[in-house]
Amino acid sequence: MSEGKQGGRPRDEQVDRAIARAARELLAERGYTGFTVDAVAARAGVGKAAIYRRFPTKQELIYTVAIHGANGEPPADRGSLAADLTAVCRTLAEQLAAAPPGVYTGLLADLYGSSGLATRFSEVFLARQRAVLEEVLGRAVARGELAAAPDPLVLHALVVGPLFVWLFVLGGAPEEVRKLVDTVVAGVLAVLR
Amino acid sequence: MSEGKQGGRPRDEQVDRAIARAARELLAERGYTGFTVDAVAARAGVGKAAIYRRFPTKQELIYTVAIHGANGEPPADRGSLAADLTAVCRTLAEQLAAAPPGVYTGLLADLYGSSGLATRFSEVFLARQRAVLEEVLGRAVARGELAAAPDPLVLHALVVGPLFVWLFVLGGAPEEVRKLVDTVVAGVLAVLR
Amino acid sequence: MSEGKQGGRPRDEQVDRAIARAARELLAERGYTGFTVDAVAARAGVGKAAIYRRFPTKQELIYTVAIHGANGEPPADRGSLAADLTAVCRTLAEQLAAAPPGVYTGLLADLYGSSGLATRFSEVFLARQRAVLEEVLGRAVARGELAAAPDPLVLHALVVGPLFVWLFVLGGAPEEVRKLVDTVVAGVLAVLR
Amino acid sequence: MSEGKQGGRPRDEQVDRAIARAARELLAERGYTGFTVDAVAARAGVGKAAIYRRFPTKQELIYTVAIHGANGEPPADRGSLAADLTAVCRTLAEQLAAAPPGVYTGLLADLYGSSGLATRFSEVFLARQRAVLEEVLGRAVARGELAAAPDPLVLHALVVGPLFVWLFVLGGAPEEVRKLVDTVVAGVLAVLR
DNA sequence: AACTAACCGAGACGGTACGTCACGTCTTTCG
DNA sequence: CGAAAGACGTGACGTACCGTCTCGGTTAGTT
Repeated sequence: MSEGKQGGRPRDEQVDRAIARAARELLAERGYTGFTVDAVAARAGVGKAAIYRRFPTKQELIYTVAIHGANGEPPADRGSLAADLTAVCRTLAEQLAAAPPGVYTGLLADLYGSSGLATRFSEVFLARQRAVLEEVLGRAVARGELAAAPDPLVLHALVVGPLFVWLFVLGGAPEEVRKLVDTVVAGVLAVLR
Repeated sequence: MSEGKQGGRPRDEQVDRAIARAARELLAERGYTGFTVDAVAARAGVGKAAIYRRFPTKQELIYTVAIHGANGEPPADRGSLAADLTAVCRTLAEQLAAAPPGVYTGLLADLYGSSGLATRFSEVFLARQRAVLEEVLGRAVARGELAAAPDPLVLHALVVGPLFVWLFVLGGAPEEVRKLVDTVVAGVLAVLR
Repeated sequence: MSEGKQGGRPRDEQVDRAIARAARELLAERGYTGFTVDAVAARAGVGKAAIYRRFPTKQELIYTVAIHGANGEPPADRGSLAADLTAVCRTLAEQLAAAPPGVYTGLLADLYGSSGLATRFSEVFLARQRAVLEEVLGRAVARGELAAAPDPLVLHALVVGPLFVWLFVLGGAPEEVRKLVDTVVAGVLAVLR
Repeated sequence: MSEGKQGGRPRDEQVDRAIARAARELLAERGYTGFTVDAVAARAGVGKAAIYRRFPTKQELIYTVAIHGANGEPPADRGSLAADLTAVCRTLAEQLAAAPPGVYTGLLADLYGSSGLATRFSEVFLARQRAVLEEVLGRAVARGELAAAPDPLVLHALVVGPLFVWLFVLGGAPEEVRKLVDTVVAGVLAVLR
């Protein structure tokens, strides 16, 4: 519909892939701080312009390649709110832990002031997480486990907050995240009652 | 003792204040990302060397002027774990909300790789928070409210995580933090039982 | 003959004209330095490829559209060397002054290293000027005004040099070129004697 | 007088020299077109900022280091206008020929549009040449060789024009510039009479 | 009263990344 | 095959900020 005329040479998907691949590698090797657009261009065998044609900013590039999945598929119904919530939390924790070090914190820091990426982050990444939580909550209401679904924003904070700070602020061991997840779920369930 | 010979002109405390003041203003005006040492020097009417004589890096400067208090005094005993915990959480939330926007997230991002500030942050700022938590937990054990104090790291994550993401990630309204605090405390108490 | 198979769609002459027109306009508006091929394509409503199909480089395009005439027709015999030389010089001066500002100097600068255009410039543009000079010199010899024709290269320098620097280096007023021409001719005649 | 406060670390003259030296070398090695500020910085062992602190633009740098002398000292009085003029022309020709290839033409091309450098070029480089010519003319008037000094701008064009185009446009042999100088001087003298 | 050491504002230093721009080529779709 | 559109690799541009260093000059405490 409102796509406008097409025309012109289409973007080369091989270039897309080369950029994404190089960016991911460099993010893993050098971390958020040491990440350079020039280095991405060099490793991808690509001009810088090809990168900036796709991503208005270095941060958008990182966001796109590193927070790739943000899958948002709600988990299969496991029959109880406790089980569903545990599954969601584990997926979330894995997603957070999967990114190269410093990516989430770096991105979060660069979000202030760059309204463009900030809204995309909120409206895509976070909104999708919240949607999953609402789905799980809806199932519980349908089952009769809950009288009414609570404020999803509060629930969101209760769920991702501990995971986030455990991994990125407090330096908690990634192996023990599962234990933390159990505790988080227990607390949340108690509050929802 | 191991102060070395003194000699020479002492530091001008007016310079200390001018730097702190200028830094705080600029942090508030431009946020963490737009904050530059040159701008601080210019606004404070001070040479850059005077700043770097006091702070080894830009991050240390920001940490010092913006996370000032980090006081760490445990609250007065309010007679119950619930009341103590609520008081601690409220103080914590106020402290987080008091800093100019982007300071905590920016600092957190710059912590990766700069071992110096990272350890100071962990060993002073976070350790102090944890000590406060352990104190109120100890009181609860003494009172007989709890059989044994739980893992303080987990508790720390459960308490500070939701507040952090509410304020800095999810964009929750600062006015509603008190409501969130109540929920957090309720959840934590349920888990500790 | 050596044209090769023709075949296929013939070049659209309307495109030729659109390119030439856009190029001339942009040269006049932005000068040699600010002149870009993309801008020509955009203004002409033409693809860049259509331009590069016609001109191997930006310089060739400029050369072709801006130094168009370079006609090289020797002037009608005016009966004396002085009159012939004056006519030649005036034509030359008009030609130099006709190009948008910066074209001659810009082209001259880009000639270093680009052997292709450099030889074409020498062998077409300059050689043609020199041929005209040799023609009027030949007439003078035939008339008995001169014993022998002098070195044409030296004469070329004596004639075109002052005009060039007057217009493009010294910033002399274009209206006063005629006065300069008279002086140049007088000097040249004196030397040839 | 109106020098303003000094303050601050003074420019390091060694850096001045390193930049000038590197720039001259690179100009000689790669010519005007291949000349890069980054390369100058790299070879001089200097940051780019140090260069841009001294020269607002690449062209100013080239102008300063390559048209260095522009000495402007009028030659010793040789007793006659012919001898003085010959000396001036030879000096001029040597100066033009001394610069690395493409410098004069490149600079000339870049002068259009950059009013800053353009006026400096006119008011320093060209004005100085013209002053020398006026000095020589003044001597001739004082000697009684000339009734009145002619328009210096015209004389300037007559003198420098042929040399310029001989060297940079027509591709005349530099060895034969002396012969050209003699012819130029003869023509000019004839005109001045 | 002189000396000395550390301070002060100012600002230059080497380094490094940024995002933009133009070149001339290549690759689409359409006529 | 020509044409419009526009992406491609290359490579320079000039700007910004970092943390350090160097000026000339000031301000204590120590001789």
